[in-house]
Amino acid sequence: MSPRSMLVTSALPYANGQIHLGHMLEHIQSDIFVRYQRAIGNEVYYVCADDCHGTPIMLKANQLGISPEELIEQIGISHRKDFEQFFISYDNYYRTHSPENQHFSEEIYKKLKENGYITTKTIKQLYDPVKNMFLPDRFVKGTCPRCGAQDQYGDNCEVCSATYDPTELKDAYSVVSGAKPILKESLHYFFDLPKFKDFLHDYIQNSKVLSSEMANKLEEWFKQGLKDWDLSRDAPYFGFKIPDTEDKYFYVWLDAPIGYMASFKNYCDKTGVNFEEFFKEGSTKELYHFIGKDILYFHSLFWPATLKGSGHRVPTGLFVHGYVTVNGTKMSKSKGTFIQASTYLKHLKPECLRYYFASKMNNSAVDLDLALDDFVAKVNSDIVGKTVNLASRTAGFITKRFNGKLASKVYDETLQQKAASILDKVKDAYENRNYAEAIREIMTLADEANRFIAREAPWVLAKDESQNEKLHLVCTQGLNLFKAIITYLSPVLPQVYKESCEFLNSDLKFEEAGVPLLDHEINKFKPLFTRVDPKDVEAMVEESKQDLKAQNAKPQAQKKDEKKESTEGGYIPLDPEITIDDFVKLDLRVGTILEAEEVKEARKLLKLKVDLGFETRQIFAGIKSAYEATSLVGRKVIVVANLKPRQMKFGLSEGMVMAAGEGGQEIFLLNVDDGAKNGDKVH
RNA sequence: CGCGGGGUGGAGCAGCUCGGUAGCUCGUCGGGCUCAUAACCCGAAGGUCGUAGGUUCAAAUCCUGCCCCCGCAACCA
Repeated sequence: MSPRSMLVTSALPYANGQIHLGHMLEHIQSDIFVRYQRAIGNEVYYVCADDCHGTPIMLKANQLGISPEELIEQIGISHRKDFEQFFISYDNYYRTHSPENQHFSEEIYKKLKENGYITTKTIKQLYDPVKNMFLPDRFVKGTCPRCGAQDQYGDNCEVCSATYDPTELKDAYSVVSGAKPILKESLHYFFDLPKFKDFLHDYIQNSKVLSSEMANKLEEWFKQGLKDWDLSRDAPYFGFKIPDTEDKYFYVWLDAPIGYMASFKNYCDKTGVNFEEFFKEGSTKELYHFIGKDILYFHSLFWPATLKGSGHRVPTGLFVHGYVTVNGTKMSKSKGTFIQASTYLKHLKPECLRYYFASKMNNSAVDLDLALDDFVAKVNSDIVGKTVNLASRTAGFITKRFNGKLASKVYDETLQQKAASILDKVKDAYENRNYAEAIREIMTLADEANRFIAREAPWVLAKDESQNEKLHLVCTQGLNLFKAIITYLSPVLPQVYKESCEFLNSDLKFEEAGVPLLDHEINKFKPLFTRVDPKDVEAMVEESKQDLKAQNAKPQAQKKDEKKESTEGGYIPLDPEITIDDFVKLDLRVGTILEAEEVKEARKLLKLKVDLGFETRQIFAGIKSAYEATSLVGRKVIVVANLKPRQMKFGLSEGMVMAAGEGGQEIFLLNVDDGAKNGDKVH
């Protein structure tokens, strides 16, 4: 079979934050695939880029008082450094804010327009009259029209899970300025996705493109019907201007995947690789995108449709992975498990994470749990105990007794054949991105190798001069089994592999992993890998918690310098000013919680009975995540007593218990000092 | 009934497509070895495979109901 030729990408990290372990899962997954393909002699190009456009980046730069270009430059440097230190072997790491990307975005847009796939429509959208900008859904907050929960985002309510249009929000305010948004009309450009329905449906049913699991998920979207895709945004926006318009920009999700092309083009121009061969319609080159399940929609519908509609090839495969959880739950800043790549690297070696992820990774999109205790145990046992130790326990004899020279044959031919025979299984596993299976195969071999050493006991042979030859053969085999294992693991552990090549004085070839080195001189063994100390993991978690503290502290520090800015990071802007007349409308009373129980079917609610002195109220409070029901009984609280009773799914709620904080764990009930009686009015 | 994914010894996972002895790593207990980075080797304990039914000679595996956890819902766009 002649070598294959392929272009592989990892999803483009967004340039408004640091790389964390969730990103690393994907980049490690693709890097292992790429290194494997290179190792078996295929032609592979591996590119990535920072995704630089959009409102969040514009606002963040604004907040920091720098230009978006400066922001993405800074972030780009740190992203590259993180990936490089994890041995992610891009051929090119670029950015979407580039001339190449602008060129392709405009070209593709023009083709789509020529081919009749672009329509225009005037839409009404919320507009911030202070900042003079249109507001994306997530930059509008207000009161949920269905359940009355406050401070909900413009697209859905986190309390009652209703979805709605941001214009339906009550008491809406702009997250950017705090101002009340107004409705304003604007002309938008749409991509006619429904025209691609049949094409896309056939496309995603092809089992090479998507797993059946993901194809199923997509069927949902087909059932709901494909909708026109709004690909324009109004100024101010950080992005590329749409040709022949004054103040319209491409939505970041149009130019982001085109960034794959742009990064590759940038590489081709530097190296002379033929770009056209890869992207022309009907190209036989393979094109693979590694993505998270969150961006499946964009990559399986919009991206193939824009490629198709503009006369390009479509991707050969979309490899979808799940999320990283830590110790069984979502990464959490307060638990210290929202771990940035750079924080990890301060405490632990990159290959530990590469190995651990690989050992649990298969080709399905299920979430992958980083169980920290398991992480330590697995890395120490597999890499150090079983693999590196194999070399460590035999190399000494070869060096001391045989001048560093391996024998001319191995002791147990059958076992050596075993080492060679797993090649096909390992290759299949890597090819199908079932790295966990590859690791299992390889570790089975490592177990056998260690049993072999125990059985033949070179340390006993070493004491008997007449057994000298056998000692030579046994140790030669021990080292050759190590050679096989480390070569099979080379896509996962590139650095240990590289050092092993130096140690064994040979350029180890993947497909010859099981072929022994014979009559061959090796170098003196030095430790290739050291054990993980659980204390390092603890320190990493601790520092991740500190990162959080640092981040929380920052806005306050900044406040002194930039008092004028009303949108200080993280703080909800002040609501519009009110008069005393507005305030006295609130009737706040002191009450005591008589009973409290969890509402089982609700995610956030506790059902409370509160004594207000003159009467007892039933109140549903969204504080389940922060308080144990039983701990509340007897506690004094402040109640909004004249709030219109609300019929909820679980019963009538006759008031509101006041609390501070952002929600989730961060909810703090208001206290009243001793002496206040039930029913006392709060002034 | 919103849609998906999952529940297998103490922990993390495989096995399920195509029913036929429940497997791997770590941990625990006992023993061995001393070449090796407290490593490695041998042995043992520990599971009615979430639960209740059904199909079958036979169910972790196929079918149905129920319970629980997770994701979509961000610390993404």
